[in-house]
Amino acid sequence: MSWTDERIATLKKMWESGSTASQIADELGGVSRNAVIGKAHRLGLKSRPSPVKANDKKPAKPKPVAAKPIAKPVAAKPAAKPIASAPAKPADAPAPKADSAIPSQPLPNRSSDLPKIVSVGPGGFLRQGPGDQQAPIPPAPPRRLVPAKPDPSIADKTSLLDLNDKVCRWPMGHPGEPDFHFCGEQVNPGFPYCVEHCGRAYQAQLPRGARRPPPPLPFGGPRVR
DNA sequence: CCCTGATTCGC
DNA sequence: GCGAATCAGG
Repeated sequence: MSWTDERIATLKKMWESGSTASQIADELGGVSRNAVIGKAHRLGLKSRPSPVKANDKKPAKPKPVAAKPIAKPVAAKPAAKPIASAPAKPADAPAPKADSAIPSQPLPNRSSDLPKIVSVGPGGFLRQGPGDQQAPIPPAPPRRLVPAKPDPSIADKTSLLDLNDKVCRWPMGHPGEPDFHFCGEQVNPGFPYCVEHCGRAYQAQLPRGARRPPPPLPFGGPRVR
């Protein structure tokens, strides 16, 4: 398999969307996970949350891999997540009420008393706990933000080529399929997604033992064939 | 063991 | 440029 333009584009978008190299390789087909990673690095995109790179020590630690007298200048570029250090924006974000409990929670929904983690993101989206991703999302059809599309099959969808800084990049469907597109809503300023999908992407974390449902991955998770 | 991404190096 | 082999952390 060769790296055609479309395959490279798919690789880029999936890589930036947070898919693992294995998922990308499986989606593209004909390439290995290593091929995807190698290509991604050659393309310049790199250093997403990786398990092996979390180390960030101030003192230089030489790597004793073997007898390798190769000078290796490490260009460490820590990528700061916007969610971690985002300043609170007191403009119109709903501030937590100080009078009593959370207003919209009087339901004895579950027999247990699991603490429902609800927090407000910088753009005003509600961070959701793993238990309630699906509930408050009404079917919002993707809005077309581009004037015209040559291909009628995706005439009113946001395709790879339509992505820009203003539209939500949340993927809909599987890459490579004819109807694969992106959300295309107006983005929550400062985020790659719209407010709605920010709520999906930036979820409040429950304690390790208390999370039950599988996380809502983009692309609907690994494809079942 | 499994997974992950990073890096190296022969091709 | 490509990607298998390898490294290294979770």
